Formats: sequence, structure tokens, C-alpha cells
Amino acid sequence: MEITFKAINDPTRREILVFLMGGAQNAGEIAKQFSMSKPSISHHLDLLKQGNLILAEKKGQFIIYSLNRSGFELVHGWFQGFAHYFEFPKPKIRL
Amino acid sequence: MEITFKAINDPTRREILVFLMGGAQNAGEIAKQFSMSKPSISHHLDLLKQGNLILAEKKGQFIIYSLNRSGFELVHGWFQGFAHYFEFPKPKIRL
DNA sequence: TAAATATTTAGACATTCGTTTAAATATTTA
DNA sequence: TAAATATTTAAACGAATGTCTAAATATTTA
Repeated sequence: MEITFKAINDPTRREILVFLMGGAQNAGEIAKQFSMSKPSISHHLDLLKQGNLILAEKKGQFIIYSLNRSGFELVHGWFQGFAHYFEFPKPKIRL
Repeated sequence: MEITFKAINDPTRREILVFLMGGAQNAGEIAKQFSMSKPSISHHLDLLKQGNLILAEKKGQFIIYSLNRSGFELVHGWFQGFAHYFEFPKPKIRL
């Protein structure tokens, strides 16, 4: 819980998550998106992984990162209480 | 955006938000819930206010804090993209 | 096997964060 | 008006965070 919220707290890490919505990518491709050193991005990826927000799969010399449902479910669950409190609009039909 | 996520990042501040789901409370009552000095809680309340997650209304010598829809809507909006990506379950009927 | 490529780990450093105590401000009550 | 109550502001300080460069590890290619 704590580590997941911490992972989401940083703007660079949130951008990485949004970027990964476009599909899984290796660390190098992710790093290219940012004007920041590769070790820094590597560190951010590590924190996102710790927060169960991404998955890492080694493919040869590359490491492919993808979004991990489990971390998002955790945050979603915490948030649901407030969504209900405020009665956020819900779709009329199940999609 | 940034300040709102930062506000949610701290565990004490998240507890304050959950506590306020039970209804608006003054600073003293909120502080009683925690084994922490009043100035610390005051600081946390300030950050939550900055993140538009709570509202402060002065009533005599008290200050009444309550949840603020706007900050939650912001986070909800950011989160929606991922909820859709993962197709989180939705209610079958509009409540 | 040696060189090149992909990524992480380690160490250092400045900045930000959460906490505390002490003092300040505002309001109510005696 | 003086004292009591509610809350914040200020200053200080250790701990955590994000970034960098340099070095290490793992894999592929020549």
C-alpha cells in the first residue's frame, strides 16, 4: 500500500505508467522518452515494480516492462470509498 | 495535480481523509485521532487543503475541515485511463 | 573469446519531507 | 480586560528522495 502510493507520487513515474498504456516496452525505449539518465529511469522502474504497478520480463538482453493490474487494483480499492462518498458518475450500462 | 498526489502520498494524510469520510471535524478532533503533535497535524491539513482534498471553514475559534470533491475528481480522472485499460468491473445498473 | 549492447548497482550529494518545541494569532469566556 | 482555548506559524533537524557519474553484470554478435 505505502510503497504503491509512493511509486505513484513521482511525476516521472506517472509519465512512465501513462507511456506503458501504449504497450509494453524495454527499459531503453522508456528511457528515451525522458531527458534523464538511464540509471535514474532504472531506479524509477524499480520503484514502480516494488509498488506492483509494472511487471518486468527478461527477453534476452532486454527487459520488457508492462503495466501490472495488481497495483492499480489496490489504489482503485482505496479510492472506491471516496468515489462512493462523492457518488462519482457511473455508466448507465455495463460495457 | 502534482500537489494533490503529494498530499495523498503520506499515510497520516490518507488516514485523515478516511476519518473525514465520517463527517466534517475541527482540527482538534482530527488531531486527537493521532499520536502526533498538533502542529504536525496542522501541517498535514495544510497540504491536504493545498491539494484540494479538503476544505477549511472557520467557525468561531474552531476551523472545520471537510472533504473536497475537486481534488478527488482530479485523481479519479487520472486514474480512469488505467481503469479502462484494465477494464475494472463496473456496476450493472446505475445506482 | 573479445567487443558491443542493455540494464542495473553503488556511492555521493543537494533537495524535500515529516516531525518537534516554542512562539504567535484569533476567539471566547470569566 | 485578562485568562483560557483553538489553531497556526516559525525554526531546527534527521530521514527520505531524486538525480548524477562510474562501475558491475548479463547477453549477443563479430
